Amino acid sequence: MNNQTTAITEELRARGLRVTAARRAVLEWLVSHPHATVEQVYLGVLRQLGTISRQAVYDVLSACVDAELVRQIKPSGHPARFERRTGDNHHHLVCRGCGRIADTDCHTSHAPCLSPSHDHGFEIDQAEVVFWGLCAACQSNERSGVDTVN
Amino acid sequence: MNNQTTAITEELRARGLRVTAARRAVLEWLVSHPHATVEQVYLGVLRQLGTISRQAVYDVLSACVDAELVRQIKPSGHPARFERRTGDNHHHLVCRGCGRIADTDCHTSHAPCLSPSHDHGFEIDQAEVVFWGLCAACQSNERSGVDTVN
DNA sequence: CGGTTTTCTTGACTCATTCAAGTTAATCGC
DNA sequence: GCGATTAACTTGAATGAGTCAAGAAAACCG
Repeated sequence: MNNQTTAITEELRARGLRVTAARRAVLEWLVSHPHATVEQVYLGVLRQLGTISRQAVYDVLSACVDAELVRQIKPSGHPARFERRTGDNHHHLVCRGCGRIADTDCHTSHAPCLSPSHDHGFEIDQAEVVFWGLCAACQSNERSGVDTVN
Repeated sequence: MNNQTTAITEELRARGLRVTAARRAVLEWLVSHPHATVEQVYLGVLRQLGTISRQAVYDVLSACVDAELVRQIKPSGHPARFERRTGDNHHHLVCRGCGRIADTDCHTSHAPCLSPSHDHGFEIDQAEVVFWGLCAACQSNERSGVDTVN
């Protein structure tokens, strides 16, 4: 068991989650593949472990999101994407064409816009900033009329 | 034809869209029902017109979104919602429980956070801010263990 | 090691949304 | 106003991400 695997094991234990092969593989895989979809995680872990069900990936990711080990991003009209939670408060660029996601740092450390004046009785737990646009690949494909699959 | 209906007719013409009963009814209905789902629009317009298909509502809304007469909001895990485009740059509070949406104004007129430093080759056209939380109704229902349908 | 509880597997199901083919109705030129 | 053209609408089937449910497997605790 290498260092990273040990660290992941500890993280799981610290949140009271059982340590399973599926969980270790999913978390380890996410480190090298940020913003992955369920399908991508499934295929990646399948190749590594040899066997896992799609449902298990859903379960693992859902448990890890609840335990705040993983952050879930759900861009409109595209399947959800997942990334290891790093604690830094970065935002996301989402491509309207292929759903690809890129990280972007906040210009200002403290974002004044992120505390709404009127909360309408809402109990707010998260502010989310998403920048929409077209990634480089989709820009050129749009010109040539080709569709992109990410 | 009242003033509002006339205004809607002009707006449609101005964007090169044909003026149909369905489009007028959908747009008119949205004025009094912001953040409506497709289903809600469908039922509302059905009651008013007597006949319309769900698909027509999808088509009308999609055409109006393209023509920038309507703004579409797609909260994760909830059906899309629609509102007349007013030009003001307000943001949305979304309830995790029932998907209900409330408007909130930006604290600052100019949002420094909304121009990402590094664009990774993306051509950015929109910045979106969403506040996630629980609305008043879902807060009390969560305490009493009841589910809410909005 | 055995019991308990969580997690994983399999497969069916949901539901918003999209697709496709054919019909209807706005708009344009006459 | 009236037919031709083209955009919209109707109907019904299909898609696909995600969820649910029941039973099997495997972590963890003592």
